[in-house]
Amino acid sequence: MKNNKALDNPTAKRRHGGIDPRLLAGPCMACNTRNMAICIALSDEEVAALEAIVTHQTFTPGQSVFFEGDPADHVYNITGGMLRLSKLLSDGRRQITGFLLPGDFLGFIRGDNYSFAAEAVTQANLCRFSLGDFMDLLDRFPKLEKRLLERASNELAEAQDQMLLLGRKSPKEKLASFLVRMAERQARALGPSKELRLAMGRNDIADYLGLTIETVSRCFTQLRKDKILALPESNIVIVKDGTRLRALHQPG
Amino acid sequence: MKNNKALDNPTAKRRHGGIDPRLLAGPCMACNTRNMAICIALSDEEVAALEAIVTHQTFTPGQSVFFEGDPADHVYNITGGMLRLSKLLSDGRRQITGFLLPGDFLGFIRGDNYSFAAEAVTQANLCRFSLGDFMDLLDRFPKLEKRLLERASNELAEAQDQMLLLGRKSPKEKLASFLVRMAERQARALGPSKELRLAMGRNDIADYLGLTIETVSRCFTQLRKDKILALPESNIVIVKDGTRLRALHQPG
DNA sequence: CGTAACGTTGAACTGTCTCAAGATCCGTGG
DNA sequence: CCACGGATCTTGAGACAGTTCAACGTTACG
Repeated sequence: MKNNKALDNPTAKRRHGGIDPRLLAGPCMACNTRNMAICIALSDEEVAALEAIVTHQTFTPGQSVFFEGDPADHVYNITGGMLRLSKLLSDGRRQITGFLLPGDFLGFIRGDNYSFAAEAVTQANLCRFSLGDFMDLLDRFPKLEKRLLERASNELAEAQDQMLLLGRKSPKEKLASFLVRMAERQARALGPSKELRLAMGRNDIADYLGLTIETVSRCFTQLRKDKILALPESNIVIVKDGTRLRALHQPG
Repeated sequence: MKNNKALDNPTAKRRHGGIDPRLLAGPCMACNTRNMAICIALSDEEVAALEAIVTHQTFTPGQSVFFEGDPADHVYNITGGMLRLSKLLSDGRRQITGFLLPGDFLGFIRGDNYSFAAEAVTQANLCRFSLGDFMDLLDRFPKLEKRLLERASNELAEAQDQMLLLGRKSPKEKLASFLVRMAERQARALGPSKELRLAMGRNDIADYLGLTIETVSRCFTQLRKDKILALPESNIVIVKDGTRLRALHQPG
């Protein structure tokens, strides 16, 4: 907060190169997710403005970023680890609506309160922005807003895929879809690999796919017996027959 | 199309009040959804710019606006009637991801093709914009982009609600949620009423809730026998016990 | 009227959940 | 080093909710 003073009213100055050199060396500049996150829309100078209002946070597995119903006063970028978003019914039934990975944005907000909870699945690193600061940024950098709209459109399409999955797919198809999509995301981040590491447990998978943990387990076993997968450990999936896995994912 | 010629390159002119008077009397100016649609972000002058690039279309019940996989080259505003958005699996299983009403926006797009189909449920009126024109408009009117981001955030929250419904609610709860939400939307548009008119058939409701048509029918009967609803006609629902209906809906 | 689309109801079936037990893995402490 | 407890995962048996299949009722319309 203190060392941001140089940027309190610096728009013109920044435009012409007068950036505090400390900021050009800041963590955002060298961020490993800069090319995936919403920041891809920003120039070095603009990232410096981002840097001026950001707070970096770390969460341990299971820790909550915020609860469903909390006042929605911050938005986040994930720079490391995995988060889960979830909604609860009063009797404890839970639906996980998504898993967030490095580069993902957290903070499409309706109204004054978060309508879902966010928790760390693994150790996780987040950049936090106060909503007010972030809104100001949006006004200053239209590119950022465009990028955000793109992101939101993407998430909407994914949400629709997930509705199709939840409403109309069999448990086996659900698990296959889940694995294919997680493999794609992992490939995008780390390059292609036959080995998929699942950071989340069976319980999270079940609550993401609208199943019980027993059914998830049985489907894993079935896919293993069908020789579509190998499971050297319960969290490590080796895709042995990608064709048949993808056939289950999109029947036809 | 023809009478838009006066606006082919009119930015400066429009900014300073030199608007073709024919446009100030155009259908967008007097549009009954102007205060609900994304247009709420726009001044009279800006609506005139909208008017310059819009095409008005009418669809009959069952008619397709576009198919899943079609090139995504247009966006739409709904000004009358009801649309359904849906996704198909190759064996015919269908998931309806939403119903659109007057004031709703259709066109959050990922990639070059629509990832879902859009069809008219009732007779429907749409304003159509070519994607290119609309993008230009976004650049010119940042307020419009903000409004769109708001909309997208809203839709994301609704999509998450629907995931909770599809993944974790019982058929009875699903139907109750559906009725409560439809009643709220109808109330927002037409004012509060105990009588809810469902424009869509049982099949559409089933495909929206991830159920079979028989189960939907049985749940209606059950809610009627529980004296929570009355059903003078199959498409007209009278909510007799809103408290118990909302208890089944369970917001959280 | 006759037919087709839509909705309701019934009976049987089946897949998924529930409940229960056993297996595996982990960190902790004896 | 092994023993222990807790958490996680797998497996099995039975129950039950929701689907499937089939029949019937209703409404709209040529």
